[in-house]
Amino acid sequence: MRQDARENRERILDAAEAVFGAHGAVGSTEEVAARAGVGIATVFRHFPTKEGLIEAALLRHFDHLTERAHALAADGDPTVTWRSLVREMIETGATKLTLASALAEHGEFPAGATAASNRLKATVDDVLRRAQETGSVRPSVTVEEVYLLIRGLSQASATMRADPDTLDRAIDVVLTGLAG
Amino acid sequence: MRQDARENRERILDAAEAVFGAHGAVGSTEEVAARAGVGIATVFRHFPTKEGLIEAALLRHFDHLTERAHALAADGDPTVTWRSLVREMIETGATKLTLASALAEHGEFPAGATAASNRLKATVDDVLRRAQETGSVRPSVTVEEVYLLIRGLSQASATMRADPDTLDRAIDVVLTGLAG
Amino acid sequence: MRQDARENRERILDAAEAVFGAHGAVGSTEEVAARAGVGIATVFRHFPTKEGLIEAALLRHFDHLTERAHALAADGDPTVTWRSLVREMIETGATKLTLASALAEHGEFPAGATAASNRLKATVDDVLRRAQETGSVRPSVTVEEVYLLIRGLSQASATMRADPDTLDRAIDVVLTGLAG
Amino acid sequence: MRQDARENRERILDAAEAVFGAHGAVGSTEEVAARAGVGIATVFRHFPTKEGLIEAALLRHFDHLTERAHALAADGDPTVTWRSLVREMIETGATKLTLASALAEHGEFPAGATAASNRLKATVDDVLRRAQETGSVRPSVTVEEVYLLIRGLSQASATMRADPDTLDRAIDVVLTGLAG
DNA sequence: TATGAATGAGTGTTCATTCAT
DNA sequence: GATGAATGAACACTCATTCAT
Repeated sequence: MRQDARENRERILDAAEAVFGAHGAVGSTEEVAARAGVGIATVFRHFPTKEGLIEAALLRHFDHLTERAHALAADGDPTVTWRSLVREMIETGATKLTLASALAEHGEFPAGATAASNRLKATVDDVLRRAQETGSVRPSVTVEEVYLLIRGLSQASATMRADPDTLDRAIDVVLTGLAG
Repeated sequence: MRQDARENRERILDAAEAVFGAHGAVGSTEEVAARAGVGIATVFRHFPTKEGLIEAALLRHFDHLTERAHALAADGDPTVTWRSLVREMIETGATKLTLASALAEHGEFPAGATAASNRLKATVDDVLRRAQETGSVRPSVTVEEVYLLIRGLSQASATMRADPDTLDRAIDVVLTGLAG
Repeated sequence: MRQDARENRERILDAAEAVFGAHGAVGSTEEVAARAGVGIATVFRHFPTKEGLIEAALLRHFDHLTERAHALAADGDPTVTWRSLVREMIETGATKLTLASALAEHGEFPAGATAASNRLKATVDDVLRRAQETGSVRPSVTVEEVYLLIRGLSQASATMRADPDTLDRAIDVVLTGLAG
Repeated sequence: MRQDARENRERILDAAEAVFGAHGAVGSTEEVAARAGVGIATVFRHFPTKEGLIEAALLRHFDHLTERAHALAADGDPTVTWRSLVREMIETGATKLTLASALAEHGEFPAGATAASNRLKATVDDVLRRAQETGSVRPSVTVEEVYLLIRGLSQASATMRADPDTLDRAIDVVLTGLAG
């Protein structure tokens, strides 16, 4: 039954990402349970707290992004890597970044998620530096404003349900602005 | 008594902007009532629904912004006007844009707010066009991505509590990107 | 509507005394609401916490007992007063003393109830002393063991559903033992 | 394997006595399982119901007391036996009597425990009678009020955390009162 | 007309009990 | 035979909304 439990855990995390990503922390744990196809008590056995559940979903998402960043970085041309990473963070991060703010509001940011978040930021910083060395990003740019821009577009495109073309054009504006 | 009622209405809207702007739709109607210094039933007499209350606050905010845009436009140099308007929308819109997403989640965007939003968008479009005529903004840019960028930075800077310097640099990136 | 609220408050306290007195702290707040004939939210408007509700019920009960003790004391013969008070505390305190232990388990005893409890103990001490001066109670007796005995009989007669005769005989044993 | 099962059974009963004796019926079955060092399903295999578990623990406790009473009775002087038995029942029964009330609340007292309880009561009655024949207890006293007094002091001293001196004085009051 | 009180539906969380390994 | 996982019913508590004054 270890196997089943693990599968359930993943299904619950998937559901949590969907539910909380869409409605923010307002989403109900029962909806998560329903979407995962398990009873509500099962959710609480795996994650004794709603906050813990959100945190776990976040952490997993950050780790996925970090892996993805490494994979992209191994790929060659720093400029291409940079553009792909920014694009990908904006596109896939859309719903999930809501989670981070949901947690942040709830007091202090929990340790586990903070660590994962830092790992991600370090990786992004790395890719950014290499792009700066190639000259495809202005030297004065720091990760901080990149994060602000990424997060902003990510969240805004989610809540405004921007059509893909508009989002593409906005991303281009950002990349152009960063370049020069 | 009309006078009193009107004053109450304004006080309630102020309170709603503060409460919902800060905590999103999670803020409670009773907190609004308390902050406005009226009983809760008074709030519901003026705005029979929480959603209606948020909508009204939003609408008023959009109208304020529209007025402000006109004032700026009357001011002379289109480039300066443009930069001022973008900056101002990002800075003052921060907290209040939460309201819009609060509404958006609740189903369709209500008619009243949509109208006010469109009036604002038309004005922004106007200022944008004049900036494009002066050459300080790329001709291919449309209001849509400008909106996405404004809203994104606005919301992100609020939820990430970005320090002013970072926000400034991010705004510069956007303006540079829009310029070409 | 002040009037109605006050009536509800009393009805809720009556219900709480009955419910928690019978089942201990395990009794549910919803049962209290049902027995009081109000919605559950009304109970929580009056007493924002289950613990607060229990505390309030206790406090009221202690105050009633204190008043009653004063009334008895005003009545003349110290021996009669003493016997009546002990009997009455055992008989009426039966269910409610469960409340005190319910609260005590839940951490620290809340201030309000403690104060009321002390007022009561002081009054009992007073009546006891006068009985000792008349010689109807051994001089070496202190309030402490009297309390232990009262509480014990009170609680035991409730949980064992002792028949009145048995309780009477037990009370007589205690009074005889105290006398000498 | 019978041997293992029996050992488990005893360990579970020990745990149940500790858990329910301390916190009343509020103690959770999982806590019992944890303290016994077995899985929760094992507890339910042995005792299909929480009520059944409490009952079994109670029954074993009563049987222990009965044995003890017989041992004391064999000891000689009826007066000494009497005082020792009362004292012992009050002192050791303290926490475990909570179990009885836990059961009593749940409806009717179950047959098994009732039988064991009656066996005990018969033994106590026996010791009492011999003490009455020696004249150290008033003839009019019955087991019923003795039980009420024992149980009362037992429970009260547990919940009030009476210090030993106070309890001793209270026991003396009872014994004096019984003597007449 | 403005108010505070009342309400019921919903939320997070726990626990006795059952199922699959 | 023993285990850990799953479950649903229950509970304390909140909040948008309605009612009586």
